[in-house]
Amino acid sequence: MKLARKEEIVIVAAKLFKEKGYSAVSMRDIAQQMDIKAASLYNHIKGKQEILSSLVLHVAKEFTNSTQTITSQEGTPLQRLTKLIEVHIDITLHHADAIAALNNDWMHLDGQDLLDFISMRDRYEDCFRDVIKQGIISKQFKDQHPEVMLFSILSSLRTLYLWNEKRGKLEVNVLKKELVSVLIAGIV
Amino acid sequence: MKLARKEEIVIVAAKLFKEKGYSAVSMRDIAQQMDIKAASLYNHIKGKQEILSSLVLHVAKEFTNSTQTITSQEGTPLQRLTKLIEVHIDITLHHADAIAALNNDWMHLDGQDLLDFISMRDRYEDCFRDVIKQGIISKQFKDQHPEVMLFSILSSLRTLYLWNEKRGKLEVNVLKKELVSVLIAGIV
DNA sequence: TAGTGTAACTAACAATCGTTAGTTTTGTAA
DNA sequence: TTACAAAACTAACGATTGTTAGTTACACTA
Repeated sequence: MKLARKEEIVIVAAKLFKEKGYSAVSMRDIAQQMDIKAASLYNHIKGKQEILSSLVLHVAKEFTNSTQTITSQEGTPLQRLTKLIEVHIDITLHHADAIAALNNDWMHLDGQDLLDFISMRDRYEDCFRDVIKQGIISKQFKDQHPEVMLFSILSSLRTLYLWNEKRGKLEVNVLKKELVSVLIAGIV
Repeated sequence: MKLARKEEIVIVAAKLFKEKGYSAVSMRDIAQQMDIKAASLYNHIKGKQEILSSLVLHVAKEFTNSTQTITSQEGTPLQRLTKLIEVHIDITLHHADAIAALNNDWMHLDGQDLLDFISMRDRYEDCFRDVIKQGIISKQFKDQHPEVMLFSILSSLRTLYLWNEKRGKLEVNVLKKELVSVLIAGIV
């Protein structure tokens, strides 16, 4: 089936993008990794841009969907923030390669894809920002600038994809639990 | 003087690298930003690679020097870690553009430059790791995996260059003080 | 004024880029 | 076995890449 082969290409490309970045990876690089010629890729995809947007927008939508589910549910700011962090960790560990492109190569999206991504990214940040502000108001969190807390947490979450490969013997569930603990402890 | 013009090129290039990444910026892009032709750049630099290595290695050395000074001084693990974080923030805010290349484009260094960078980076991480381990042993820090603490702190520090531009009305000294507070609170 | 070095220029190079057209191989269903 | 479609191939395209060679404009010193 055509869909399967396309997804193969996207997965292989993601791994290369993660190592060298979108611009430094050529279609010939991707093809070589699949033991075919570059021109053959075009039987399955429209072009290089489609690989990137498939990669980035797919994961971005996953983030958006998950956060919208959480913010529509009941709970204290602390409970909701904890859930947001846990879900972010889950998605990251499950799509490590795609996350690299989302973090580092989103600016090479073009046209509507770029606008869509930025919009989703801003809305995602707003979810975190709102929960943090509520936590400060309800005295659950420290009375500091919410932007600093937001930045600190999101930085760790967005860089997690890099550390996961060299986490060594550390179990996924332990990593998840301890990371949540460290991030939350910084702001309560 | 020749040196001044070369540094101008490096500064202009850093700004472009920050926005699109090393590979996506051409010598013609850099030249255009300086209102000269691409070939004229070669009166001042050897090539594109030299721009990158000037940028990255210069800041990397600054990190190395600062940390070595700190770790050679007296103090509790908490005091030493606080100092490490503060210095990292200072350097980052002072070289925001170069930090972007250091974070995202170091893999495009070649030969000995690449080896040197990796070595410096590893040693820098070890400084943090050692202090954290000492803090755990002396019961100043929480008894959790040091790798998780290390990751959490370094992630925030390394991404700081991105948040600095949109920190808005937040004063540098306030940002610095509160960020240190949040990062330390996460692990004590 | 003549001379010198700096730093810009034009023109072009080989290599590589993403992509297209047209053709051949391959696997499956009739 | 024949027919057809999916997916590979070869060959090439125009554009852009980093870089070099050779030349000109300009400021300053002897």
